[in-house]
Amino acid sequence: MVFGNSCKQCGVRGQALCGVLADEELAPLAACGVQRSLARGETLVHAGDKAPICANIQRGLMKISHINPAGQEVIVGLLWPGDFVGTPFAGGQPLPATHDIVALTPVSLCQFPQARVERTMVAHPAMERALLSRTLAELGAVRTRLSRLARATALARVAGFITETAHRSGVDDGETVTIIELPLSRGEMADLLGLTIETVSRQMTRLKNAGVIGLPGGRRVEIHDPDALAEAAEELV
Amino acid sequence: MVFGNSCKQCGVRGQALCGVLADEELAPLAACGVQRSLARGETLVHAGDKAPICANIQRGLMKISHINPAGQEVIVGLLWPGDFVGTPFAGGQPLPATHDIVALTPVSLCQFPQARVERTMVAHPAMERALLSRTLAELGAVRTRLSRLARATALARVAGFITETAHRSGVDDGETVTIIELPLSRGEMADLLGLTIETVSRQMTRLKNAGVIGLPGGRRVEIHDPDALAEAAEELV
DNA sequence: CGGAAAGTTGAATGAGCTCAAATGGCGTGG
DNA sequence: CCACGCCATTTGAGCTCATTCAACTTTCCG
Repeated sequence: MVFGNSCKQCGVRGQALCGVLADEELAPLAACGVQRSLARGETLVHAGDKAPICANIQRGLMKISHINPAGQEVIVGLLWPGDFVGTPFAGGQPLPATHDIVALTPVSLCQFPQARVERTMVAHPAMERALLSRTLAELGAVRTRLSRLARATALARVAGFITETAHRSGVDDGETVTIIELPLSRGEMADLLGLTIETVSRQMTRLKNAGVIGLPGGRRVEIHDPDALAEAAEELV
Repeated sequence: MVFGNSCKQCGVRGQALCGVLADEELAPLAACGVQRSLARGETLVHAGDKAPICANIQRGLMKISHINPAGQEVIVGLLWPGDFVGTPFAGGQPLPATHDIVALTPVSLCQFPQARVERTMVAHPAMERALLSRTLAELGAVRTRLSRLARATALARVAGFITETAHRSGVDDGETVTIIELPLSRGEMADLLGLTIETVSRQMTRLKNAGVIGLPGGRRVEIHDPDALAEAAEELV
């Protein structure tokens, strides 16, 4: 039932893995789903953890990150509501997790024992297929981010991030002035884009001075000129 | 039979998707497998292609790349013998390919109609599970490369590439002096590592002058000091 | 050999980083 | 309601590392 509810929520975004199954097929899995809440900054998965975790994110935003020997953090991906966490069938054996998964905002999710998820997937190929499909899509997306990180200028990275966030926020392009709320601090943006806080800030100011965006305060961004923003983002992508 | 043969070859490396199935189960798929050879530089998949291609690589090396509007090429991944090309079940509909896939060396592979691969996977969950497992592993690997590209210095990128290539070549660490043959030109290394040809060359020279590696000519590299090489690679990974 | 492609080396430029200080927003406590 | 302190963000100045542009050397093949 917890699972069923979460599914209906996730289903709205058309992303929940469980959305491919009828409610009654989910009963065995739903029975062992645990509803959890995470505070901002709380860690769901530590890199190196042996115990595999599987979960569906319902509300909030999480980061997949890695801390290098020099102590610098790199965010290699974000997880949004509807996204699935975990690696069932990864390598046959339960491999230790390669990355930390941490809540950037208050998060609610529905967590399952990995073994039970695997059993459900064996019984319901449609669910496994949905996970494969999504994983392949994610792979393509990460490769695209890789190519941006390899070559793009600081301005293009920042402009690209704002564009993608606006897209994620499900905003109409037809609006005269779009206002979005960035889900990340400057520091988190820097970790995601492979820049420093100062450089991120400078590029934001640059876009503001050029009249492309407005910064009314907090983490809000007004998009005045979407075309110019997209153009800045594609400079060297 | 073509497929059967290729499987035995790939199976040696323990990577072929078909390796998880008994030979007789493969008969229907094998019947429509086509053996192909690609010359160096030949393209298997163009970005934007609607017709999905599925194939197993038997010999040679391929690159997954993207050319940005400025004409710069970025290599987002390499494909080695035993690797699988293609995105069955991706997004439900046949999505256009997001990247080019091009032969870096002479390549031989075994190609299948995507629809047939999908049908085989529906019939044989073990094969689909193997693809999922491998895709999840690849996702982790790409994320690791992402974090290196985000922060690592030019020296660390080059040293890391040499280390990984030595690993891929299946070389014993116990040897006194290991000699490997880099599969990529300086230009290709630059595209892979997000650097310029000149910078790659300078870092190679630097490692040589430090006594860490030797450059006996061609694309050969002698690894004199694996520990120092690994240390250079992890500086800011 | 000889020509073309690949690789190396040098000098100057510049984008982004580091270090440092100023500004602004916001909750707490008087 | 205001003063204070904390934290995030912005702005400034100098520096570093990788790039750019250019010349030179080596390797590869016909």
